[in-house]
Amino acid sequence: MENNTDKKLTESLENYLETIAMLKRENKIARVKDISKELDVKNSSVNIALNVLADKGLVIHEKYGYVDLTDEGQKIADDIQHKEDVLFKFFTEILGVEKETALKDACRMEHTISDETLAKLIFYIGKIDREKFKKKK
Amino acid sequence: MENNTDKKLTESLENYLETIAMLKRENKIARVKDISKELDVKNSSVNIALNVLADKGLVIHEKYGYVDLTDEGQKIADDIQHKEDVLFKFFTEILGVEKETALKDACRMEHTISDETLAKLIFYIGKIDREKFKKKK
DNA sequence: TCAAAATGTTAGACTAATATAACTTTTTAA
DNA sequence: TTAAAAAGTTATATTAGTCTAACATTTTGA
Repeated sequence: MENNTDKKLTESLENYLETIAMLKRENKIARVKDISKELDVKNSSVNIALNVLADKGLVIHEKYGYVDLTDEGQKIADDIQHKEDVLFKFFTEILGVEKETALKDACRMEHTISDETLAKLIFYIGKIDREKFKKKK
Repeated sequence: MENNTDKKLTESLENYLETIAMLKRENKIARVKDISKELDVKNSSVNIALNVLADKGLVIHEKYGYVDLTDEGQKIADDIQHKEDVLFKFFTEILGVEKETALKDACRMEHTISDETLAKLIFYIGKIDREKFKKKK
């Protein structure tokens, strides 16, 4: 096993990684039932996804045990979370979108925004922040 | 037939509607092979999608004939195209993203952006445009 | 401490979106 | 004007992601 070298992930698989990272952050550990509760899917679906992710070398999952991320899986999860954070900040602080809507939108768009657009968005937010700071003084 | 009242569309089905609208705009008519060429799928895939869309009352497709949109299908296509245009304008004119990247990103995000965020984005672009216009004078 | 409850896993089925291959219909051009 | 080419359709298969139901393992508490 552990031989699928293709690291291209679907939106669904990215969501599993992101959720596992979040659970580890909040609870120290991630369990199948917590993942299924968080993503509103059944345990069986989680199991199948974990097998796929383990095969890609992104999670570690011993039978009946906790779920963990490999360094590579953690890196991908952090990357997606970062995209979500940037989008959320832009939507709420610059556009003035309601938090709930902003989060929903960020959670969808984090899977499709390109590195280039993300970088430009980060730069833009920084510029606006600096302008606001100047005005305050 | 024509009985599936569920109008919730997948990203794939939205892309078919959008492509049909574009072909009609550019060539007056839309044919199966033009759709398949544009979306880089096979004719058989187009046929299946057209059956689903026809069943939802969004396209008209007589066997071996041209493909057309119903008023409702056209409305949805216009709506998606509008989202794409807004996102593209924001990415290129405000963030300074390369056109090719901006188009790719807009074509993915047009399926997920909420009405609220879209409205706020349109308002924001308008505000920036007005500021630019003032400066020029 | 051990039976019940909770949790996790596996097998089998379904849906959506695609493909290939075989077939049908329409169009074209010699 | 008809045979070949192009376009369109249908049948069947595959992949990804989900589900339910049956089964296995682990945890809990009387």
